[in-house]
Amino acid sequence: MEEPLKDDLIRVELSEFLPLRDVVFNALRKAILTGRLKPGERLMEVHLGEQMGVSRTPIREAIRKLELEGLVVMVPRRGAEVAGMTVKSMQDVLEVRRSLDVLSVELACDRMSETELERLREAGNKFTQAIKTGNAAVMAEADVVFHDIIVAGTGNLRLQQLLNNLAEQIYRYRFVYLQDDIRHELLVDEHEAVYHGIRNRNKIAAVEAVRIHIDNQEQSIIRHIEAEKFRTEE
Amino acid sequence: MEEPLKDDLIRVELSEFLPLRDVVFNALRKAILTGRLKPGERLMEVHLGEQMGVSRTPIREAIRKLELEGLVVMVPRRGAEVAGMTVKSMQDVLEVRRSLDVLSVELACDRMSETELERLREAGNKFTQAIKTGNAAVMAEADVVFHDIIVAGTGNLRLQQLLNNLAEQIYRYRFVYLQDDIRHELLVDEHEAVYHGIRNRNKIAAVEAVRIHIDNQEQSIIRHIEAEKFRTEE
DNA sequence: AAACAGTTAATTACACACAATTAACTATAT
DNA sequence: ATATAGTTAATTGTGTGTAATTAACTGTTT
Repeated sequence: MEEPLKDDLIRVELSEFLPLRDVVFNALRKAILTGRLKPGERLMEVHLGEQMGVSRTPIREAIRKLELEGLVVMVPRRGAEVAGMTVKSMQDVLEVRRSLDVLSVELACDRMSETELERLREAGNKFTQAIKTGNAAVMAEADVVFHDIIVAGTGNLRLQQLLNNLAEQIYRYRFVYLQDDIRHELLVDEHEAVYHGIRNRNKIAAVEAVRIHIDNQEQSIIRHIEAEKFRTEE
Repeated sequence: MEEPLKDDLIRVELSEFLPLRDVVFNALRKAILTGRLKPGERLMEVHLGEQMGVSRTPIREAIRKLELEGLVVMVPRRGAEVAGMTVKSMQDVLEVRRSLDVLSVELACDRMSETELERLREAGNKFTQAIKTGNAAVMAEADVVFHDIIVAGTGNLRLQQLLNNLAEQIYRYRFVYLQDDIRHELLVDEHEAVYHGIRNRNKIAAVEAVRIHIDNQEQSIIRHIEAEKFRTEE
């Protein structure tokens, strides 16, 4: 008898050739970051297992990893639920991320090769084009590529790992702030400033540009969260 | 028939009232950080299960968390092994940690209350006394307390979580650098400088003191790793 | 009517079993 | 003698079963 896959809230990407636990891990993480699984929602093993067509074991192991990433919280003997999103926790994340982003552009100024700088320039151009499309998904993707090149340019694997994780936490809010039209033009300018700072290996300028970039993101996200709060408060 | 518990390399602390997976997680983490489990050593599920008297399930879940923490690496279809310790990876960790320690001291300057500052002063005094004992374990503990007070003073939970994790990575090297006798007097001075910087809410001075502190640690650890390399190279 | 106790349903925590894959060892052929 | 193929042992990956604990609901008593 065919399982009719009741709802495809959580789609299993079978294209990947990974252990099931990692497939589940990626699927659940994505569902949380994009908001398909909402804060406070319980993650029940049998239910998720039926939905994704796997047994409870890979589900449990995936939840262990989400637990350490801070995306779910464990209630003893009740299981996992999606961690909440508050202004405070977002500010905490951004406070750390700002510091590590500053570190990464400093290191990038010192260490990026000419070919890496060239790739960064191209990524900057692509981001400018992406902004013109007005499509939030395209913009988000181009933004990620731009920042990934910088972080990779530091040559510090641990920094890459941590910043990827922190950036992901922010993605939970990003789908929101990228719709802030008035920010689009500014975003292009900010990226330009970061690029030129690194290009000229001018740490002071590059750091300042990154600081402004993150600060603006923070303000934009806070504005949207507050607005969201008004909408959902009864 | 009684299992005679072949070797107690990994002792299960049954005092704690935690899920078995967390007991296992803590036990394995401690074993890795203190060097009882050596880099490259394989973590085999049945073997560990027999040793600790639990089934494979809690072992597996603990390994998932160690995996995300970076203490073990997964080899597909071969299982987990203890992650290596190289000068490069240690420098990567310290590069990040330096940046976050600077951040935490800056935030502490702004946010620590008078009572917290008082507790920091006491912790500083205790550290000075600990140094006089010459006992590495006592010193390490006092050092942790001192730094924990500063990090707690930032009020940033995410920062606390990350710095705890990074500090733990360094503990793998710490058992080594704390035996560096000539550093002991300097350590006291360095802590004093950090304390006074925060006490006077003087960010510039506090940050400079922390930078020096971390840089010295890094040099000390590198010296010892290089020395270790000579010893074990045949 | 409200509160408390008892019972039931649901869910995790843990253990165990089986299948699949890898690695090592042996035997045979060139 | 060496290389290759076949076989076996060992270990992970995944699925399932069982006990224990929690939460909710119902019935009874004050």
